[in-house]
Amino acid sequence: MASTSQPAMATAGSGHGDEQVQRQATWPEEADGGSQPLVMPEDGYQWKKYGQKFIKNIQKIRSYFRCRDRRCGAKKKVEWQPGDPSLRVVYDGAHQHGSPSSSSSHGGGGGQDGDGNRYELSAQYFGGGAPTPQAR
DNA sequence: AATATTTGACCGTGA
DNA sequence: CTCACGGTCAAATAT
Repeated sequence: MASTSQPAMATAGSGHGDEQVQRQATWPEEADGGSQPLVMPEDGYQWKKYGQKFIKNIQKIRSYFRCRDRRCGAKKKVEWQPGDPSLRVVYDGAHQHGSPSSSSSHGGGGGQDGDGNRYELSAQYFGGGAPTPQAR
């Protein structure tokens, strides 16, 4: 939590204009280095992170995402290893309002209702393909 | 003010 | 019955 709050900051307010660094990396780990702009596989849907846990079984961090829409029983799980850029995305459930407006921008797929993809996606596997010959 | 995001704790299941 | 792991919710915080 770099910018996470921080107890005791006003204490000395001694003004110092210097504020802490301000990193806005969407992904944890890898402070910056500005090397690898790690970006998560945006599927066109918007997700809200509702949890993160370190799975000991695989020694990996798993993040839990859920579709912003309540009518959507779609869930997404992303796991990566502490020190590896590769990401593993696991999709669960299917959206009920279709419209993956691929647009990276918001938009809400809601707009276009059209119900397009209605397939039984139950647990799809998304491999990062990076240097992680993890085969399970 | 609302929304998104974070961390911690709690719960449920399995062994 | 107890312990452990995985998963989800809740509260707090940041923007």
